Amino acid sequence: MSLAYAILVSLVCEPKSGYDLAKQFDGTVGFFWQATHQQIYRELTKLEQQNLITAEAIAQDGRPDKKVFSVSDTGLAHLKTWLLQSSEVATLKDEFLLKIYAGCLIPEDAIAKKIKHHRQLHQQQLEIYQAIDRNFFSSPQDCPKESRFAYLTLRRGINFEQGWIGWCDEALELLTTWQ
Amino acid sequence: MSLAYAILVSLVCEPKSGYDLAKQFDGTVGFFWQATHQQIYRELTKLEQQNLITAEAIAQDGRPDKKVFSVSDTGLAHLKTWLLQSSEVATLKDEFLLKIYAGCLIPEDAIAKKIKHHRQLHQQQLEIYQAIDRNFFSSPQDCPKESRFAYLTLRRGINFEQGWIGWCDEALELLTTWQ
DNA sequence: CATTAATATGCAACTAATTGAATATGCTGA
DNA sequence: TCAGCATATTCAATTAGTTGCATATTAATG
Repeated sequence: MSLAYAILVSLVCEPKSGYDLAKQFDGTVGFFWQATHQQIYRELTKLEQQNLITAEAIAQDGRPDKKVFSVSDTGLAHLKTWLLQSSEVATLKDEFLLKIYAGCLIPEDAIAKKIKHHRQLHQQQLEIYQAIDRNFFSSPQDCPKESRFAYLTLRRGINFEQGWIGWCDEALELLTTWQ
Repeated sequence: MSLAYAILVSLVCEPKSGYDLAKQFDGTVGFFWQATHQQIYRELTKLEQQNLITAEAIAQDGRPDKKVFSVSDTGLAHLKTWLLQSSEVATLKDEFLLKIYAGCLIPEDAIAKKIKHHRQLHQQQLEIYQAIDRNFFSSPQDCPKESRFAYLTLRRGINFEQGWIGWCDEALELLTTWQ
């Protein structure tokens, strides 16, 4: 259901092709939503049938043709209605935490190694977000109106990664005190 | 795929019925994994067919009979192999953040209201976790061996909710400075 | 005594997501 | 020039997840 809205949100910011959408879902928007290109193309077909988006074939030189999709008036109204509805707290499915929970079944140093590896992954992601923060949003006060909300989600990305890093440090320390 | 492992993890801690599993996926384990009872019963049938778990019918008085499942030796070996494999960072699908990203399409006070509501939900969840923390884990040093890893995931729960609350406060402040 | 709630399990239909291809164009570097 | 990569889209098959219903037992509530 929400994939449709995620696509509408991205298209309302800027009309784009399925291919471009797939790339975006792999980058910025990918922090809070992901989809494979197959999912995206299928959903685009559905959205076009419902007249929530319109397609325009664009001939490109040097590249295959592409179909650029834009949100229709009906689509925008539909999206705004959804935006005003309240949303639940997202559930998470985290294989890593599931493995930690079952930690007693494997050697303690294997767990510590797992946590250290995880810390590294989050550290890397944090650095990516911080680089965007530095490059695009030097001072939050001067943040241009059109990117304010993207900035808020970026801040959540940074907050999220810092939270993980903090937990990893706490967990590693607890493991040594327990030894 | 991982639902099977989530079930194995819960059953290896203590054999239980599908109904009990469903309740657990709604509580403790629910922080990092959820499943409906239909999903669970279907998966249990599959796991039994693969001989990873065994069933035993238990007659109860005052209640309908139940089928208690235990992890078999094959199942345990299977689980341990999986536990030692490295896991990716979990992806998240967060409708709330998607709506924040599209914040420019709705009035600013609607956004602030949304964030305040979200803060409240995370505050409530934090209090639930903190109550468990106080009741079951008075001093982390004395944490009994068998609940150490559950404690680590609880700490992540607390860390997660505190992260959200911090972000909500930051976001609300930014919204006022931008006004 | 009837109703509601909790326990306990299951089927069927549907929707969503994943996996693995296949197809076609054109650029770039070895 | 040929391989490999980036662009751009689509099909088919399978697996996972959701929704709605159905059933049965017993405890508690009014």
